[in-house]
Amino acid sequence: MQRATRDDVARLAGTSPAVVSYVLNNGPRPVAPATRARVEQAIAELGYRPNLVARALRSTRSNVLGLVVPDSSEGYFTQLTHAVERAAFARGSLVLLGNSAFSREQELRYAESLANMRVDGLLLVRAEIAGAAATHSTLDVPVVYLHHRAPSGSAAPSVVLDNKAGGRLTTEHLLGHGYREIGCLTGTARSGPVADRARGWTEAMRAAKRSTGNVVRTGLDRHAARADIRRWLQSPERPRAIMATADGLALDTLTVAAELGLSVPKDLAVIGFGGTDAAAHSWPALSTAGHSFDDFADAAVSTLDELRENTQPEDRVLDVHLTARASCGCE
Amino acid sequence: MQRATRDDVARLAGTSPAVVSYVLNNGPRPVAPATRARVEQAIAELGYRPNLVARALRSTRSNVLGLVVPDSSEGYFTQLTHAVERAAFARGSLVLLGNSAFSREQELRYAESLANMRVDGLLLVRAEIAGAAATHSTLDVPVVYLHHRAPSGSAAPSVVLDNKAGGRLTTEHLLGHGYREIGCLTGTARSGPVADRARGWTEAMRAAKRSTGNVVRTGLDRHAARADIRRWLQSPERPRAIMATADGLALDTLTVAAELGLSVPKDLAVIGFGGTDAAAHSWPALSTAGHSFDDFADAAVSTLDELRENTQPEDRVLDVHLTARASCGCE
DNA sequence: GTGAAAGCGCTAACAT
DNA sequence: ATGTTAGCGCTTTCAC
Repeated sequence: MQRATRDDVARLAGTSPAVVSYVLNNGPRPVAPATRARVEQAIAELGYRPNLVARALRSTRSNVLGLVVPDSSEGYFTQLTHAVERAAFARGSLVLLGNSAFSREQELRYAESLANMRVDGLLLVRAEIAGAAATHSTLDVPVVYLHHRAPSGSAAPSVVLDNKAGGRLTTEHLLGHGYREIGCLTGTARSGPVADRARGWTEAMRAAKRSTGNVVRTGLDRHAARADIRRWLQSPERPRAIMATADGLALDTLTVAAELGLSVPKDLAVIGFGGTDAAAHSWPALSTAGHSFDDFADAAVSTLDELRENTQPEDRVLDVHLTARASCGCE
Repeated sequence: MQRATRDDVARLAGTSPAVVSYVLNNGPRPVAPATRARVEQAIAELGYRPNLVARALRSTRSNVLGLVVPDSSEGYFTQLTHAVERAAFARGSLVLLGNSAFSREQELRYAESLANMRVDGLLLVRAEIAGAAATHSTLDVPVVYLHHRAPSGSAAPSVVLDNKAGGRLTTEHLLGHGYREIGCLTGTARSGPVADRARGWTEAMRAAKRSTGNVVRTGLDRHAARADIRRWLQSPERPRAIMATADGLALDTLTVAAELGLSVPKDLAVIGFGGTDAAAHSWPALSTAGHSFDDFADAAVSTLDELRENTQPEDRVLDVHLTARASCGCE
């Protein structure tokens, strides 16, 4: 049996298709109560459900948002994805998900597919990799950058954390514990959120007249990252405390420390960045700086809304809070 | 400036709109090389990109799949979601994601929205909760159940792990290490994948003439789960080894053990289930049973394809492999 | 308050 | 090999 269409409903209700629309959308024209009742009756009887594809074609709203992240299975992106999906659904939209796999090319491929799908907007979490930052200006779709600022040359708004201030915050917290040798564990990208956090560390260390020489940079491969951390922790350069620019790095540090028989925070204090759930569930529990993911996602979706309404939205910079747990020496 | 449509392309190429379609879709009619070149030239010149919404309305294929999981930020579902998205994209489809938040009602709400969006198919990971299992038969969309078998009364195919065999496998592995008192840490649901794994434990224990009395059941709240585990590990009933029916539970056990100063595997051996990445990165590394997520996702997407082609597909039961690491006493 | 009709951008059957 | 045309199911303007 075929799915009922709006015409079927109209026929059964003894009215015109237009009226069915008016009832469904509560407008733009009024409908007499009696007619409305008949239409609703017919809808129920037929189990009618509007075809959203047709609606999207006719109107110019699909109630679908596109979200592209580098890797939706990485802790931080996982939670961001989850929060965005929830925030979108709460406002009546569904989310089309894309994984760019940290590749600009793949990022663009997804952005194009999503744009062709006529999503209402694109939420883009750029990969932190080197290489030309393709602006997606030709896409003809509202774009909001998340987590990472918009590439230079793009007029698109962004919603990002106050990463540098956060980097200062976590570093100052370690300083406050009285640690003097504080190392920085960070990524290899020269710019982007992670680099900004490292910059915060540098600033805080400078302000405290401490050396800014003890930095370890590591890439995306988790296995290699652990090897780098292991080498560091076994070397004479092993710091008393580590400010990691992402929770994943901090968690790996915890694991390597356990493996080497180093006690955290007694032998080594560790603080992360991102505010992920995983930080709350490690042993010892990881102190971390971050911003509520739900808030972040709300800001993202509402910035997209503003953009659609042509009020050129401001870039949003979310302040970063510290959640102090055992790993830094608190508790 | 407005987006170019197919008619614009046709006009510029000096041909009819149909030919543009033929070029775009490589059929169903042949196009002369010269004409094709002109069309392609026009497409490039205008930066034309087909409107997939219109295409979806006209044909009856949207190239969009719906995926509903209980919580896309939980380790296992995170990886399944990631794998499904990749598998779908590899076959030219995008994925609309939904989080049912372990609620039947929400599950249904998503399934309906997705069906109204005319997705090509629905991949449903049912929540393991009590309550009437709403069949989605009225949805008029191909449905494949993942992870959890189809609810009774539904004719939809499913792709699931061989959970009971897997439960036997992990338990037998612990038995093979020589542990005699092996406890089972599992969820509260009476049926479903997790319950089946526990059943495998029971079978293996019976076969080995061991007591099947040492079982702890815990719910979805992670904090409460930890409290339950803590109580267990501090009680006289503390087993020598624990077979956990999900990696999350096993990981929590590792954390509680560390917290209590219990050494794994010396004081307590632990084995998980799910084959998640997190298991590879804990300390000690967690032994776990599972099946490749990529494989799982491929099976899911191809089962959906078969369903669309009306060849009523078989239920697929994926065999479960053991990845032995340090937590059970291997290495 | 309701109906008729145009058209969103596309596919594909039917013409030529 | 290419052009013409009828819809897919809907929203909304315009007439009544």
